[in-house]
Order: sequence, then structure tokens, then C-alpha cells
Amino acid sequence: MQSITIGKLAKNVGIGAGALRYYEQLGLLPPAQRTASGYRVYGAAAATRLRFIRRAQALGFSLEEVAELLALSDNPRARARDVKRVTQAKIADIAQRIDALERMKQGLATLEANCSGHGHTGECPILAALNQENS
Amino acid sequence: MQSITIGKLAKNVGIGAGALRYYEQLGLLPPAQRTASGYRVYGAAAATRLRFIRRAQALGFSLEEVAELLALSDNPRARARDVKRVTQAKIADIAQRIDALERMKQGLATLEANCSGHGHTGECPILAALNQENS
DNA sequence: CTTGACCCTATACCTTACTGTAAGGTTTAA
DNA sequence: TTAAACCTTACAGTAAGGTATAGGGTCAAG
Repeated sequence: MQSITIGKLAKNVGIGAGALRYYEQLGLLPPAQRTASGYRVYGAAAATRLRFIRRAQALGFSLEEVAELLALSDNPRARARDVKRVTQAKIADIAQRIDALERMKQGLATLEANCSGHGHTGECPILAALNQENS
Repeated sequence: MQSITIGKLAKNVGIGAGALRYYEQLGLLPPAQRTASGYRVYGAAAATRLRFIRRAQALGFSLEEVAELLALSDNPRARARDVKRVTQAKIADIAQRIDALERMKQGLATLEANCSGHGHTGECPILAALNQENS
């Protein structure tokens, strides 16, 4: 089995070596084996695990949630249902954030549509709306 | 003119007193007048300005962007066009964030749809996808 | 005249996901 | 053999928007 140092692994997966130490500290990666002089040494499994982490992050999972997914993945007695539950919760969370952003965007678009873009800010309907007492 | 202390103003607008000092430090609020003993004293304008800040925040503006809007609002020579520009930039920014979240949600929904929710995690298609080498 | 509720400043801490730095040990290429 | 290029730990710093705390002064009620 070929084993590599932290810098090479980091380069392979496109991440900083510091991030790997950080993941180990958080428990996302198991403590690496060490050489006699204390260098971390990684096998092929580490790169696979790191790519899992990066893909899950790209899907919007926080590192804490990634840790939960990894724990389920590591446990052969864990249930597919649990993974599905975490995924569904994340979908709901993302949907909520989308809704909130849509509302913001709608509110801004309404203000923007009323603004001619001419004249001084004294007649600006956007600022007028922000200054309105109702809310 | 009735003037109130920081705690009452904070309560009126539903915000912490510490946040008000923080806003003053950032320049969002002008330095408050002080009593002989050093207490901050606020008039009616402060509450108006704070509500402006809170509404703008609720629309997704960062405090830095709020500061920009307030500077435009404060300057009688500023142009409505500039306010419109800031608003349009924010709309574009929010639209981008929505798109990114939509892509995440779609990715997760696809994974979730393939998962029966039965059995052990060894057969879980969500974990399998996260472990896939392509990406 | 004392107690409690305020207020002041300055500093530290919180979250998340890292990056950067210091001070030092190791390994590799010339 | 020596210099570059690694590696180690521990700690500090980043963004953003605050909150919490320490240590002190002030104000109103009883």
C-alpha cells in the first residue's frame, strides 16, 4: 500500500494541509498513523474520505453534519433511514433559506421598480421605504 | 425634545444596548450626545435611523452596505441613481445565492429520491454517491 | 444612605471553516 | 554538508455581527 505525507494528500484532493489537521482535530479524519519522526502518513482510504467530505460540503452540509454522515457511513449497523433523515432535514433547511432570500429579493425588486434613478436622494423611494415607520 | 438613554432606545427598537454601541463604533450611528456623567442620550432621530438599519438588514444588506445606504441618505447631494445601483447589485447577489442553494437542493433531492430508507448504510445510495470517485 | 438598576470602557468570547505564523525538527537534492 | 522543502505543535487571526464579562461610576426609590 502506497502511503503519502500530508502535503501530498492535501495537494491530491485540492485542500490545504492545515485543513487536514483541522479535520483530524474535529474527528472527521481518524488520527493518522505516524512515522518514527512523527510525520503523518496516509493510505488510499484517507483520500476517499476527504473527497466524501468535500462533496458533502458542496451539497451544503456543514462540517458537523458531514461528521454525522461519516459516523453513519462508518457504522455497519446504522440505518439507511438515518441518512435519509439527515438529507431530508438538510433539504428542508436549504428550502427555508431559499424562501427567506426570495422574500428579500422580492422586497428589493419592488423598491427598485419604483425608483426612477433620477434626482437627488430626497425623492428616492427606496430610502423613503426604509425610513417608513411601519414595519 | 424627549431624550432617552441607551437601554430604553435599545428596548424600543428591539435590539441590545451593546449593538447600539457597536453601530456607533462602526459609524452607522453618529456619536451620541452625552450627559455630564457620560451617559449617551438619544433623540427621536436615533430610533428612526435604527429602524432603517434593521429594515435594510432584513432585506439582506450587510452592515457595510447599510452604511453605504445611510451615507447616501445623509448626503443631500447624492443621487437616487446610486441608491438604485446598490439595490440592483444586492438583488443580483441574492439571486446568485438563491441559484447556488437551488443547485444544492436539487442535488440532495436527487440523492434522497433514490433512497428507499430501508436496510443498512452499506446499501445507502446517498452515501454511495458521496463516495463515488467521479466529481 | 443604601440597594438595585442603570450606565461607562475595554476586553474577551461566540460561530464556522479554515489560514497564517512562530519556533523548531526532518528529509531530500545538489 | 548544507540549503531547500518538507513536517511538527501551538497559538493567533480572519469574516460578520454581535454578546458577555470585568471593574467601575451613576441615578432613583425607599
